[in-house]
Amino acid sequence: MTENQSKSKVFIETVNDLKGIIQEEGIKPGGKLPSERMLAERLGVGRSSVREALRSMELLGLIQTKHGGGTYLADYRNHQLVEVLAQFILPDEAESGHVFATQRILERDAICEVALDDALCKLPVWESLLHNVIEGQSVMREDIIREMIVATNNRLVYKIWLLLNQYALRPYKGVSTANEKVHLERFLSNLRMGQPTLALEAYEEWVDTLAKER
Amino acid sequence: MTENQSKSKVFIETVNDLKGIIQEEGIKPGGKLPSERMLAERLGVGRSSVREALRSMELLGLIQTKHGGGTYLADYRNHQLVEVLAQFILPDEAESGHVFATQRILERDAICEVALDDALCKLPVWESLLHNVIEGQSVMREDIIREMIVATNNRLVYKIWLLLNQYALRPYKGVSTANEKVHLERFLSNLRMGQPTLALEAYEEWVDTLAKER
DNA sequence: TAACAAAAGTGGTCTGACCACTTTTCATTA
DNA sequence: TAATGAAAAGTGGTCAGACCACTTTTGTTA
Repeated sequence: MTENQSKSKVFIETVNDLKGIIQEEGIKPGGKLPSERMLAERLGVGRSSVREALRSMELLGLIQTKHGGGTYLADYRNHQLVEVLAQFILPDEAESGHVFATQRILERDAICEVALDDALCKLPVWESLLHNVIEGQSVMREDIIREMIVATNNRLVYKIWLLLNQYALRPYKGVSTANEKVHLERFLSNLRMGQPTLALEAYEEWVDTLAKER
Repeated sequence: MTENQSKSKVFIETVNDLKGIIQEEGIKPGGKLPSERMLAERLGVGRSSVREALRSMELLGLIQTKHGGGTYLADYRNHQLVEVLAQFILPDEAESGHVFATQRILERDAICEVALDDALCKLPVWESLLHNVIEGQSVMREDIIREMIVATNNRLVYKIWLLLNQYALRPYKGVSTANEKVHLERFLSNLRMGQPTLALEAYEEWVDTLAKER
């Protein structure tokens, strides 16, 4: 009652303590953490509780472990949170069509962002892709979309998109067919010229075509 | 050798096994998982390994635990993630910016979908919300956005949005201030009238205002 | 000095033991 | 019969100790 976190479980406390230790000792990504036995003694808890905390952090990708070698702080930018959650959330949605729809939401936004940004829509990537398409070289649909999302420089969106791609029943794979060439050309041209509306139109038609082909 | 993931740690395997069990048995949020001792026997591993897996999932907010009462599949709304992430990950400015940006992508799309659909933009919810705003009743920002996303009927987007909402440094909480009233009124009116462009404009201004207020 | 084997350190896993708490069971009682 | 309440069973929370497998350090030997 009177205590704020009296009910808080040891392993949760330990996660917080570990954060403190990491900060106090100025452990940087790649740096080594004290051993499990050391931490247990230092924090006055059992080794198993320390392990539960460490394993939680490991699943999140916050730390890395070398069997027999020690525990190391990972680059927090590489956290696996999104991936882990996706594993639990996405399977339920795989057959609902929502995955596909959600992917398109992200893609449409990326198109707008790129087309609306002078710097982004002038990137040499689009020209090079367009060139490949015209030359008849195989261009992966997936790559084009990826380039756009990467260009918007939002790692989180990129991660989500990758995961959705993985769970989508009709993933963006394979080589563009002759039929797609027209749409692709139109799309890339308009993208390069900074025409979001036109690029979006071409994109919609392109995607609709794909949907029908299956 | 012959096994694919022989090196994979038991607790990681167990997380996957649990995922499988949850799906196979069709355990829904709020449903009860087998006990730790049961799981240990069933999966042929030690209870400590089961616990390491369960604790990891608990930290992620995928399950909830009642001391003496059992383990339950959680509603994705409740996790400690906010805390954990805030401490380890979110200090990165870019990261939190991405969370915010991603949320807005989903929200903008929901606005468009609602405003472009005759049936959706005529839902009585908007009228009722608008009424509340005008009357000066407290209207949660979060609720308005949620109603829109729910209206689009994409469970996955809704789930992702909920999760992002948790990570956001500045979640959509609290009551709308007087200052917001103007934007909200404009936004809801245009939404109801099926004016996506105008509704989006109002939304952008509304959100920008929020961003500045912090 | 280089190479190598022993020792120490460390994570990985299991078992068993208590404790605290909740749910179920079932005999007692109104 | 129905309500009550205490015992029993079930369950999560935590700890200690034991091995194992692997890595790092140490120290001796060639």
